Amino acid sequence: MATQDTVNINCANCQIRHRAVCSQCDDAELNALDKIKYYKSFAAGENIALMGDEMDFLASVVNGVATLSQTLEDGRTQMVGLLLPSDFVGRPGRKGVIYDIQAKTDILLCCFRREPFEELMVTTPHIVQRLLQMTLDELDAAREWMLVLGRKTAREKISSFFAIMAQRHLELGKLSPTDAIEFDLPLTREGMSDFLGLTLETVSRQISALKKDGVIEMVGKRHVCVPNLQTLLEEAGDDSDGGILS
Amino acid sequence: MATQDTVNINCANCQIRHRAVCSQCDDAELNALDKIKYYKSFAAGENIALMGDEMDFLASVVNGVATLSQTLEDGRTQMVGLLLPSDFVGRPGRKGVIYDIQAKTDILLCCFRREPFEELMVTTPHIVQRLLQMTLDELDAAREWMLVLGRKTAREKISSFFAIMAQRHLELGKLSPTDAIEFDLPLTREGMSDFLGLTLETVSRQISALKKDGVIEMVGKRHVCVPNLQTLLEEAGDDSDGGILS
DNA sequence: AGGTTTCTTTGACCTAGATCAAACAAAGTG
DNA sequence: CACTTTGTTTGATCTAGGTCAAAGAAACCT
Repeated sequence: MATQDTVNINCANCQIRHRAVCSQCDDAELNALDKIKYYKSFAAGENIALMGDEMDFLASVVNGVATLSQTLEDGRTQMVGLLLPSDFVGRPGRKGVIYDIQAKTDILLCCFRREPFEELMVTTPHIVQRLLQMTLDELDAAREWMLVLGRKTAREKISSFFAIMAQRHLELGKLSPTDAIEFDLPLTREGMSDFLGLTLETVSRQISALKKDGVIEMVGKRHVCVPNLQTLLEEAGDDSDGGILS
Repeated sequence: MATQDTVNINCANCQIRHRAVCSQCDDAELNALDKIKYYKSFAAGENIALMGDEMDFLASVVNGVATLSQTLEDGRTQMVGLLLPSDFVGRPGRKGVIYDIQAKTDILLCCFRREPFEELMVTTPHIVQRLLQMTLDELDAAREWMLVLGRKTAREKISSFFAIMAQRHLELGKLSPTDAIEFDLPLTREGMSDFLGLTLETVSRQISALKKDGVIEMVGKRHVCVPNLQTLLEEAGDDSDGGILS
């Protein structure tokens, strides 16, 4: 159940204003968007949409975490996207949803009614241009993930996931890359296993191993501390550049 | 070495005119594109660009096949894109290449000089709009592939690859879906293994197994005949819808 | 506070696919 | 036409990660 159907936020004090699909819009364009938008929140665990549904809105994640995933007939599932604040949800030009979209934490979406949004895309180049950039970034991230899924070992997969989380955190915060980095995992062990193409047991074992080897420290089950990012990146196998951040 | 640096083709008789980045352009826009384009061909096996290179053009594949791939320090490589006719090559807004791009067959590119193309993107909404559609399609294809890499068995992976090839072929040709489908593999066993996150030995063994089970027939090493697409799709595990075609 | 449910860890064992190795086939070359 | 080179197949063995099982550990009830 959506816990709140409207929330009092406006673009001026919006935290994702400079990263989301609206980030290149001028005041007039923002105003046009404002007319067709509404806020909607979902509780952790709730499905935002399921494969086969029709979605009559497109949205930006304001805060919280959601996932895109696909499932085979026999229940094997693979996560194919991790939606973090500022990410875009839904595909313009196609109502039909082809992934399951699930809130993993409580989440707030800034929703645009589909029809007027798609009209704005024709008249407002800044929106299409920004959406293209974001989609190209997501494509790069998906391709980076294909390398992880296709060629990395279980230990490298876990390390890669932690590295992405750590680097996302670096971007937002104002830490220097030499500090220890701390963050909360947005996914359960099973969630991580769906992301990484592993079983939850393997995820658990590899986390224990990284802990034993001092690559990470855990506080409780969800809070991770990375004393040395470089070490983690080496474990992830993408030493040199640290991979791609969308 | 590029075998030909110019080729006599024009947009009117171009085979990819209706699918490529230019497909939504009117005559004036096509004319503007025409002024900044040139054709360039590469021989099978030749690198179009390597990771770290700067690419001063963007392009459409006119005919032939190329691949995008990433390699880890120790040589493990994962293919992350298969570029077929009408597909777009290169990323607007970023000169630096982050994948290895290699011609797998002789290939002809319709190249646009980067700077004027990027200017056209600002002034010509039809180009950005089409590019956004194409990028969204590629993203869907990449996500479909993540499911293959993360969760499918070797036999399902090979079947999935053959299914994509078969369906690509269906799209272009004018066959009915009940006919037997024949096509040539654009990749060696090693190329397929890079695509599928397998070893070439496993690829070879699974092809032999599918042959033995009558799912496919082979003529020589490269020519495949699929007597029954439905059977192949069932082997691929995406029975119901047949997966996503970009 | 006891009892359910959900998540996590760890152990014992097994199997799909990797690795190592060798033979074969086809194509290009001098 | 012998001779590389490049790609393919098949066999024998090994191992990373899956599967099955059971016991902790939190959180959430009532």
